[in-house]
Amino acid sequence: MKWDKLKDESCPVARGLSVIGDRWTLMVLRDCFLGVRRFEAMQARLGITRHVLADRLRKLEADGVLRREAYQERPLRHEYRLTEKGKALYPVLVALIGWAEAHVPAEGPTAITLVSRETGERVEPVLTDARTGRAISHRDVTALRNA
Amino acid sequence: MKWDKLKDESCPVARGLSVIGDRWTLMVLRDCFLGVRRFEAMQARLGITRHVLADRLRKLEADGVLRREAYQERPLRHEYRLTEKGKALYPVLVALIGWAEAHVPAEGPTAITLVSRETGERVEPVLTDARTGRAISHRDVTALRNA
DNA sequence: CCAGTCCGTTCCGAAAAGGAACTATCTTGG
DNA sequence: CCAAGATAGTTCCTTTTCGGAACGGACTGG
Repeated sequence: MKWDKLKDESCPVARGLSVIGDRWTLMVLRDCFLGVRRFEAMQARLGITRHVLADRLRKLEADGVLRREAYQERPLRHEYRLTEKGKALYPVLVALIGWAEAHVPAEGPTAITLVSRETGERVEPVLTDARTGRAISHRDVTALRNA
Repeated sequence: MKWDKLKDESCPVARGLSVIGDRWTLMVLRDCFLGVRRFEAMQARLGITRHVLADRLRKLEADGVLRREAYQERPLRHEYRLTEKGKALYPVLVALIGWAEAHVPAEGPTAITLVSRETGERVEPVLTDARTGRAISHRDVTALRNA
């Protein structure tokens, strides 16, 4: 099976990955969440090939994760901003950060800390069940395949 | 920059993606969480090339996400199981499922529902702050770059 | 006019993915 | 004994994608 057929799968993991499962895509989105909006800036920060960056931005726009918006005319130039759909990816990124901090050690100190905008306090992300308020772990939650 | 240099970055997103940001890797892990442990089974379910599957399993084992365990001798055969580090990825997968369910519509009905093992009730995943118990969103949490 | 900025595109060699066949090691059934 | 089946890969070859660097177009400021 080819990678780009994933979007037609019924499994939500497959559908999700068809959008963000590409190499570099989540790195691009990380920069978007950090407020980077311009092509040049992303390219410089990520070290990604211009070619690939242009391709990823195009795909993310086509998928409705980013939107391209003119920030000047003459010459016409666009910047990239997260749509609501894109912003909704925040928990995925945060979960990934949480995992990496705990299980993929860095050489030096880690580069990012999550803090509350309001209080400035450090935030500790945990995935919980909205109904019971309890943490979700592999042990007490299971996935049912719908018939 | 090359993709495999990501693991040396100080950003946790980059480090995380150096492990699971590869094409197919999260699909393989999805199957692991669903209890699939054998090469043949994964290959059949995923439709992935045998070549690529072998490669991903090798890398995941090398990264300590999966562990290879003999389930019979004569002939010696192994199966793949999640390590603790691997199981810790559950929130990432769940966050992805949540996003895809909400924003990447399937054609037919969705194939997976998360339920509590205890009560059988449907689980609604939300990322919260362990300290305050409040939901984490892009709007009220921000990432600080550590100097 | 020239340098600088910004957002791409083009070109080419290298790496990775897709597809199918092949190997190896047993077990089971006839 | 032989053929067929199960399991876990490997090998070979073609197609796709990536990495690196140069090039192009549309301006601005000096």
